[in-house]
Amino acid sequence: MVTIKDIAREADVSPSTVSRVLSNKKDFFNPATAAKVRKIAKKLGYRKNTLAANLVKKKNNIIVVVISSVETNFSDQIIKGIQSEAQGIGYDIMYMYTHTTNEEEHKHILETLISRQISGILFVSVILEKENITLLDAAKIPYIFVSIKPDNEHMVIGSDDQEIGYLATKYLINLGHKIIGLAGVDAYPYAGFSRIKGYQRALDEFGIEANEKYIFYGDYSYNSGSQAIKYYHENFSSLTGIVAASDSCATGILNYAYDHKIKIPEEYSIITIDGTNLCNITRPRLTSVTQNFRKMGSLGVRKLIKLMEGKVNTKNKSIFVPVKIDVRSSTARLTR
Amino acid sequence: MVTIKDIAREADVSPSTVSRVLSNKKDFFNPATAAKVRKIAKKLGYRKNTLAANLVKKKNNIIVVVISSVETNFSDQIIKGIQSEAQGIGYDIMYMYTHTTNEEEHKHILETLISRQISGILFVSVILEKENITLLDAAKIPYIFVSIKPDNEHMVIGSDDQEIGYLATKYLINLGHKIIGLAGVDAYPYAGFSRIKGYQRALDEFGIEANEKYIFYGDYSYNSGSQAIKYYHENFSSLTGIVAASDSCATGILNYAYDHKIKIPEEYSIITIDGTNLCNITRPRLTSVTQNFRKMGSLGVRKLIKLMEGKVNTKNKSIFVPVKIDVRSSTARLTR
DNA sequence: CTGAAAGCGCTAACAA
DNA sequence: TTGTTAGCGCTTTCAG
Repeated sequence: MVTIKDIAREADVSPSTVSRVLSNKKDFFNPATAAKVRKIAKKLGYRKNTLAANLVKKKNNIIVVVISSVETNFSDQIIKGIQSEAQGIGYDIMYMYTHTTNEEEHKHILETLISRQISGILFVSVILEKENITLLDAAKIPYIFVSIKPDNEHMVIGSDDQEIGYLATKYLINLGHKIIGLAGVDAYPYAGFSRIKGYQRALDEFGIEANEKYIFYGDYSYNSGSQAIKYYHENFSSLTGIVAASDSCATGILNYAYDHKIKIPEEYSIITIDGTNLCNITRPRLTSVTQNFRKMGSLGVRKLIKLMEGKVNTKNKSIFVPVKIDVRSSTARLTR
Repeated sequence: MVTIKDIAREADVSPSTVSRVLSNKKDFFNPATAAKVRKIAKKLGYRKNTLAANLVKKKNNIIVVVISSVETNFSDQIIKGIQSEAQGIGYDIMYMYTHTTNEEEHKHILETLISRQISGILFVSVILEKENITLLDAAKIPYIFVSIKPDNEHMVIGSDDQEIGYLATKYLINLGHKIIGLAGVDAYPYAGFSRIKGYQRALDEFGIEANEKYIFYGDYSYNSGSQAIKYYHENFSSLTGIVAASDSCATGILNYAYDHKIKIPEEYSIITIDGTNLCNITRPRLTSVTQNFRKMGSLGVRKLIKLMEGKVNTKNKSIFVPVKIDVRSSTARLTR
């Protein structure tokens, strides 16, 4: 393995000079020497040992994105956002997969990141446990949460979930729907809970009485969706609108409907939350409250870098990326 | 930052002893000292600086998976396979995203991996250019291709594409179809080309004349699918079977059919290649030649580790993971 | 602009 | 079982 010393010997300069040239410390070397050094480096097939450099600099120019399993069909968009921001920022971006919640696994990951002097961490759809947060804070590695947050102390770059629930519900109300289900959300803080609040706020605003029985709890999954519409269909003939907790959930609804010859949007108007590509692939296409996942990713990287440079403090308030409604074909004005 | 020296001082032993204890070199320390050292390490909140350790060991216990953009809806399964194999192998697994082909970007990634002394690399759906292979070989980092390979010299852990084309086509033939389209494949080596060969071999075997006009070239995408069925529908009334190049492609076919009131499987039998979850989500559900992506991932890790341990040579033949046919509802016996 | 010297934090012979 | 010594490959004062 070729080292800086080998080059120094061959170029008849000191290792320090080689180091300066190779790490491009401008104004600290003479162009002629530089040229010579670079030529020899190339000739010898020199590869810098970044490990050694990092050891002395006490930092590793890597940002690690810790991301929860690929289940969620929006993580690809967040990744795209991150990647789009990755050019020329002076850091390499690497990813590690984990489960959304799994204290031991998270701990292991954090320990390897800490011991490798990672520069910064982006948690995407990962809920970090209290102990692990303590661990991370002690190590003084800057980090940011994207999409979901572990508690109310930390900021997150995500969507305003209450707003999402509110907008979705209001959209259906404005189409004339009065009995509206909310399908597949969970009751835990923070996403599910907030969406429920938004849903209730919208009903309230239009003088419609919210009724707990129209909320079908679940886990945002395809199956939650199928089960929800089954529940609605078998129990409430007057229910005509459904807010689906996620695109997968909405797809479950759509397919149950298809399989049971229930017409969408004639019998039920469905509005989904997320607005991933799935919405264009289903038939009918799904009307959605669309989150800007790409933006979350790019913003996450930008904020993290600011944090690493000490230009911003963690205690900052959460950043909400605007959502929008994309009208497609799964919703219709109520005619009955 | 607490170092091994601090612990040594406090424990009144030498740094080497601390090192031995902390890196668990059994039989090289006495349990009593070990206990003392560990206690102090804990008390001081010691975190090992892996960078320093790696510098002297000249290796970084990280396997990096270089994976092409998240577009492909099967990469999540490969990742799951990789992750399932990741426990207790003594390496951490990190991922980097890149485009399938992009020489400059690949070069940059390789350089950072080499300079960081990464232990091994898994390329998933990435085509490495000749120059970059040279670069990598010079650095002597073991690597393996999963899903696709860059040339014929290198092994790949993937599916037998010719077999896939053959099985898919034969399945339709056995249902009575005679005029069969192949939709959305590309003509490049190696996947597309091999699938075409398999397709032709099946036709041949049953005495059906292969005709180039029934192959609709594309890029495995949703759009390729829509365009393909449009092409078939407008030009060949006798064509009744379609082999779709991918699940996305098949979904494009299905949706075009739906939008144009073409009945599947009554008017066309569709068999798709991949067999991802998408096949269960579409209506009708897609019959598929299913690849075992999960297995590719786990096998990839296993093989790579063997390679890193010098137990196997790269020049090994490709490993084909068996495929199977999953019959769902997009295919039917030809009755006309 | 360049060199000498020191050291980042750890491990690995070698001796004891 | 433990300590001593040297050094991984690089960067960085400090002098010159």
